Formats: sequence, structure tokens, C-alpha cells
Amino acid sequence: MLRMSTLFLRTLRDDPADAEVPSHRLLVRAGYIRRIAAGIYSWLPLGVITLRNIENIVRQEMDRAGFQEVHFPALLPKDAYEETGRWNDYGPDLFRLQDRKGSDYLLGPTHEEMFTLMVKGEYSSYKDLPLALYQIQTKYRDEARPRSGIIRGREFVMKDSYSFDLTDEGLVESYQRHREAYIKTFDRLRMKYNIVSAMSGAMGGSASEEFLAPCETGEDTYVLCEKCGYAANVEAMTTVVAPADASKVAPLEVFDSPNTPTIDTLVELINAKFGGGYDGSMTLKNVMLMADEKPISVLVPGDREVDLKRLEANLAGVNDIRVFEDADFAKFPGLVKGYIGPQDAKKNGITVYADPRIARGTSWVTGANAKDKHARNVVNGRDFTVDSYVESAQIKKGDACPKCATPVIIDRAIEIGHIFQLGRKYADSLGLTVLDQNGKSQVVTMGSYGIGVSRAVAAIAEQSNDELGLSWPVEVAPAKVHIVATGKEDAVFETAEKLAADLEGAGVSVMLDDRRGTSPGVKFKDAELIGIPVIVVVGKALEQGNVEVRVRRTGEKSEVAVGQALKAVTELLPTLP
RNA sequence: CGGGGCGUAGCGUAGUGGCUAGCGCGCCUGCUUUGGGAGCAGGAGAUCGGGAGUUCGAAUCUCCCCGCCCCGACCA
Repeated sequence: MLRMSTLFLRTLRDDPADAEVPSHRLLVRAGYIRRIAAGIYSWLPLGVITLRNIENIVRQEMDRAGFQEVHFPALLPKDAYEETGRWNDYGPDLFRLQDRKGSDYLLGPTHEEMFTLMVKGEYSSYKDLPLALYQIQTKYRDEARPRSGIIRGREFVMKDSYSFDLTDEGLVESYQRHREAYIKTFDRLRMKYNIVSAMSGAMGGSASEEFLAPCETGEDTYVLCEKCGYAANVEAMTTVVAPADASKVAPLEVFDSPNTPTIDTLVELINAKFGGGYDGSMTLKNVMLMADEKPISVLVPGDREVDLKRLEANLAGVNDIRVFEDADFAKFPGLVKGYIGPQDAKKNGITVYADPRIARGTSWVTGANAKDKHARNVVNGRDFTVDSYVESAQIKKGDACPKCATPVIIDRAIEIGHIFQLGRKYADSLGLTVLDQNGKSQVVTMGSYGIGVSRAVAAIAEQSNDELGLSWPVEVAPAKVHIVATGKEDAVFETAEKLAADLEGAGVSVMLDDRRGTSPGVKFKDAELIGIPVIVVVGKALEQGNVEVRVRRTGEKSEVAVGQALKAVTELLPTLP
């Protein structure tokens, strides 16, 4: 039982000055967490209990799915990370340190290497597979910009699991098992979420999905089709465009276009010149980029920007992309800034990438590669060629769903889980093999799955709060019932004590506000701020032999006889989220 | 890393060269009060982020450093 009279807790009346997003503001005000440094927080008793509740739900669902818990140190020698190349590839986000002998260590940002080696050390037969292991552990990443309280921290708690299979089909099955376990977990946490297609990114591998909890303060953007349910991270959103028939398009025509350095000025000019009917989407923008210091041109419709994130995610084998600078233009005199068209790309030795919207046979208005000159009726396949198609244009609200063509909506969310099929990358570089039925050595294929446990505290807080404070789901809350004793008569406190003891006896965790001499207003405000789902007030109504039962989330109140309170509360709890 | 903002008591803040750094919350003591962050009286609590400088005099001006927040870049 938690007692307000002794609980290590001080709630704050004012919002902390350094907190903006609701979860951060309220978790600090209600005394769950305190900031230690940027992206590094300590947990006070209420926070620890809440975090543990979430951890335990995650643990139970992992165990139920047949995954086995292990535990690694956070402090790791660099060896394994050297072997996979991540000691360097991970870059400045890796916390590195040395021991007294000068040996290199790191604080684990994720544990693929360690799990792979652990399995390698124990297992060597196909008969041992499939296998899935997990841990709940503190991770360290020296984020360039930690933000939003515990939504993106530099130290955070994560559940990470890894599956090990002999075959690709086995991996797909393991992936599905994890997917289902995640659905059960997040449902139990009472979170609103969408499962969206994602890019596997730097981790390599094929299929990947993210569990995104929609909320305004989220830092991920994703598209959602309300009709067919298609959901994808913007990076993974695909564009379906049918090739056009260009046989009737008039020949390419170069025209004078002075003072049209931007798409807007160009559209204005061509509408005046050719009798209207043009808009930005009919022009072709040539964005010059350096991909690993090789010049590339990316073609997108004039009314859209190049989305560098999407481009980078979809452009295989390129590490670094940057926009052209003046020095780069100087090296390519054939490129006339503001008047570039893809017609001469070959001649200039530039690789041309195009967004799928620039389909074969489509006709465009674009630069004519000469100062103050543009061209119209420039047809893909006739007047220029595209080396490769790559999703690169910015996604807009209302773009067509790739599955059913319905206009999609765009929403923001917090990433709370990520599952993906890793493949053999780590098993290969660390030599994790098993003998198959024929006694032949086979490289194991892996899946990797993560849940941001401490981030889930923030995500749930983001999704369940109001102007009064937090409002936790029953299974997550630091206690299920918050009993407020108001008044100065001993009878009130005695009744409250007894009810608290009875509830605890029935397996219902209780927070009891047993502070004497604290005014009722303070107790109510604190209870609402802390966000325990059921508030029982033992006070004025006691004269009639009643207590008041309130539902935090809805504000519903009802009076029940003291003798009925235990029953009323235990019956109420299962009906709440 | 680029842009913007900020750093004064546990929290929120006032104070643009001049007296002992002010106020609210919280905290302590006493009295009163007890259904919506009570009242009165008294009290404790601050090297004004750090260092150097300018000045008769610096929270206030200058320089350097540190830290925090927001936007962007980045982010398995």
C-alpha cells in the first residue's frame, strides 16, 4: 500500500520551465521523474512502479509467446562490435569509454552482436532452432538531440528480442509470432497504435514494421488509408503511377523564360505564354545532389520537394547524400542553376534518378540547360532517360493509397515498437552457423524486435491525460485505487484505512491519502494529477454511511454504502480501460 | 552540427550599472481552518550557471567556458 503521508513524492503546482510536451510536463509535475541531464532521467517511486508495471506486462507476453529472457551487461567490450563494423558505423551516437588499461568499451545501444555470440556459444545444431531470446535492459545512445522528456532519451529501457532460424520460412514464422505477441502487449497496455510498413534502414534485412502510437507530439510521420487500412512510414510509402502514352505529344519546344528561377515564376510565365492551364505539378524539378561525392539528379514534380529522408531510405548502397553547393556547380558548367533539365544528363555524366511520378511517357515543362530557357513537351523516354526510379518526392496529404487509391491522411506518432527480419548479416559476420540435416554448416537467419519500455510510459501518458493531469490505464497505473480521506474526524481516517486494507486483501493495489491537516482541495488536485484510475473519497458522505467512487478518466461519481465499497470497486475495475 | 530562446532558493519568477536581490508556491513553528491547490503571524532557505575582465560599484556591461529547452539536420 502506498501512503501519501510517507510516499517519497512532492508534486509541483507549476509546470516545469524545461518541459513542453504533456507527458514530460505531467510526469515531472506529478513526481514520477526528474531530469538529471539532457535525455537522462531518474525515476521516483511512482515512476518506478509504473515502469515496472509496463515491464511486467511486456515480460508476461514475451514469456507467453515462448520467448526466453536473458540479460546482458550494458557495459560491453568493443570486440564483437568491431567484427560487425558497428564500432565505427554507429558513429558518434555510441557511448565509448576505456577501462584503466586503456581497452575500449561501449555502452550497448542495441545488442544484436551479443545475442548472436551467446547463441553461437551454446548451440550448433538445426535441432535447437527455432529460438527466440529477449531481455529488458537499459540502452545508451548519445543522441544528437534528445527531446521531449523520456520520449527520446540518451538512456532508456528497451525490451529487445532476437529470433534464430535455419530457413527464410522459419524467419517469417518467428516474425509473425513476435508480431502477434506485440499486438497482445500493446493491447494490454491500452495503447492506440498502428502497425505500419517501415524501411529496414541501416540494419539491413527485408521486411520491417513499426508500431506507432499516434499523438501530436510524436516525431514520426506516417500515412494511413482510412478505407483499406494501409499504413506506412512516409519513407516506406509507395507511389503507383501508370505509364502514359506519349505518341500524341508535340515535339519538344524550347522557349525563352527570363527571370524564372523558381517553379512559381515559371508557372506564371508559361500560363501567360501558352494560354493557361499549367500548374506546378506539370513542371519537372531537377534537384542536384551529391551521393557519396558522385553527382546525381533527382526528378520530382515541381510542386513537391525532394524528401531526403525518403530518398536516402530508398537509395540502396549510398551512405551520404548532400545538396549541391556552388562549388559543385562550378565543376559542372553544363548545369545552369535554375534552368536544369534531364535532357543533357548523360552528356554531363550525371546519374538520373526519378520519382515514380515521373513515369515513362509523361510529358513535362522543365529547364532547357541554358540561361533563361525552358522547354515544354519534354517526354520521359523520348527526350530524356531515367537511370533508375526511386521514391523520393515528398508525400502529401491526399496522395493516393498504393493499395486502393483512396486519398491518404498523414499523422504523427511515437514509435513504440519495431520488428524486422534481419536476415544473415550478423550471423554471417560473427560466424553463427549450425549443422543441418545433412551435416552441412548453415548460416542462421535472424529477426530483431524492440519495444521502447520507458518510452511507452511517455507514450501512454501522451495518450491518456487531460487538463487535470495523468489518467493511467488500470494495469499500468502505480495503484488501482486512490483513497482520499478528507476531514478531521478520526472516523474518516479509520474508515479509509479499513477500506484500503480490505482492497489490498482482495488483491487491489491502493494509494491512501492519509495526510492529516492537508486540505481537501490539495488532496483532490494531487489525486487527479497522479492519475490513478479510481478515486474513492471518504469524507462528508460518511455521515450518511457512504463513500464516493469516482472514475478519473470520465469524471463519473457515485455514492455507495461503506459496506458495499469493496464490492463496488472490485466490480468497477474490470470495466475500465 | 545550423537557427532561436534561456540559466536568479526545491519549483515558478521579478529585477538593463547604485541601499541588505524582490515576489508566489513549497518547507519549518504557532494559532485558526477542513469538499476543490485555506487564513493570520513568525521563520529557514540564493557563492544570481562557472571563470576572467571593465568599473568607485556588476545578477545587470565585455570575453571565454559550461549547461538546459525548442525548430531543423541526425536517429537500430
